[in-house]
Amino acid sequence: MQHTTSEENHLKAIFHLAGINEEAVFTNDIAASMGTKAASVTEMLKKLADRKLIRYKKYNGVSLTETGKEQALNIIRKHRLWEYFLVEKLKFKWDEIHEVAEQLEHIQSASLIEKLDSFLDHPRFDPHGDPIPDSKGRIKKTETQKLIDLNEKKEATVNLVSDQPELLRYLSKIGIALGSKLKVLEKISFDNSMLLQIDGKNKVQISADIAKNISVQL
Amino acid sequence: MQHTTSEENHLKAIFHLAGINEEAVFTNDIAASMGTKAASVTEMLKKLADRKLIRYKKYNGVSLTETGKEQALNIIRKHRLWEYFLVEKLKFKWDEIHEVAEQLEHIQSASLIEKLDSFLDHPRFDPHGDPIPDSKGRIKKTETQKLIDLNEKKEATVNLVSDQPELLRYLSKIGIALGSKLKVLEKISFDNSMLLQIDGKNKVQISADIAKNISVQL
DNA sequence: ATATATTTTTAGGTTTGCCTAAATATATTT
DNA sequence: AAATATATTTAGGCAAACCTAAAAATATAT
Repeated sequence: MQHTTSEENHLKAIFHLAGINEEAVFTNDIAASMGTKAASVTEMLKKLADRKLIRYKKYNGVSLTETGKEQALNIIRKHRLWEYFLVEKLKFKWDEIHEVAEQLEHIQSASLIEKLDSFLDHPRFDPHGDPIPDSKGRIKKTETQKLIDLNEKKEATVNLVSDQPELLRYLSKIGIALGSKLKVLEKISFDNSMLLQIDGKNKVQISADIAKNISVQL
Repeated sequence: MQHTTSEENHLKAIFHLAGINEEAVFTNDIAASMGTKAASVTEMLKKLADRKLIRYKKYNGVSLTETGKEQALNIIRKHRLWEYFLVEKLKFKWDEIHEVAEQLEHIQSASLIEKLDSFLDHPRFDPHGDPIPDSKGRIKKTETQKLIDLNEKKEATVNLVSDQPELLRYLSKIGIALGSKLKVLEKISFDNSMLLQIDGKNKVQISADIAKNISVQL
């Protein structure tokens, strides 16, 4: 009933790569996202399939079973609750928490996480705006749109940012945070970069790569 | 510069077994305290000696070097800070925290532990009364006496209890906690058991084994 | 449709941390 | 001081989780 850290990390990677449409996930992509090699992933896939946590047919990609998805969501719940704790209680910056949360998410104790949840007053979103699954793995869905898809002249509020330290540091530097109001002044079709105005004040130019990693609410 | 969980656990075990007089520690005792076999310990001792964390001469017992002691104290600091957090913030009972703290103590992040320490307002003692080393590994010493050595008619206050879940559960059951005032009504020389009065109220009989694991302040 | 390229799997190897059993060193008893 | 008992180390194995290199399957391009 207990899983190793490596098993948990593989489940989490598969969950994230599958996306909301729960598409099949491929060996190489898992390896790339975990910084390991395909051969190591194949080995783990066999193990996870034996435990009925994924559906796996050789050369055919994998998908999570119901049980596997539950477990993945539980790990994500732990990760996001710890991130919330680190920022709200310990006063970490939002770009400093990822590594530590990656360790904390593997602590094994059901009562710990429920007590932490109570202590934090059942937060619904982590510091990057990602929803925190409840103890049954249910996630609140919000209608959200990628910044990259926002048209010129439109305004919207940042509600979600990919949890990548480098990105987060960059956004902090240019003044974009959760809750910032962004107005699209210009979209450059040549490279899909965007000229934005932040909270009616500063203007910044951001690349398409950045804009793809920011979600907004109208 | 980073150590594995197993290395850290061995350092901690050696530190605890050495006691305040820092006596030499033996392979079998380490194995017993960790629930492993002597052969595994020998292997680890070689590794720790290579890294200059212990002094090791075959068949001769081991002792921590200055560096080794620092590392051990750092792990103990983390363990005790987390225990304090679990009890004071998350409202765990004092007998429920040991296992979880054993996991949390291995989280690697210097800033995490300093921020946790600030958040908790720099506690000096953990929930069992054990002193929490400061960030330089310094420990406050208190004049303390073992309950077993207390004479008849004497009264004293519990200030330290060994961190063993079974013991803690038992003490909770009979009504002994940190801060309880104990009066020695009778010492039975036959088996060294003691008849105590707790906070001027209930009377209980405790065995020598229990009394050895409780410290008191006059 | 065949050739080429890419992806995935298999085969075999490494390290860490554990094990058992046998060998060796030390301690205790007679 | 031998003999016996106890403690420790050595030798050889195992499982987990990684690796590289080669083989096999699938996808893409000519």
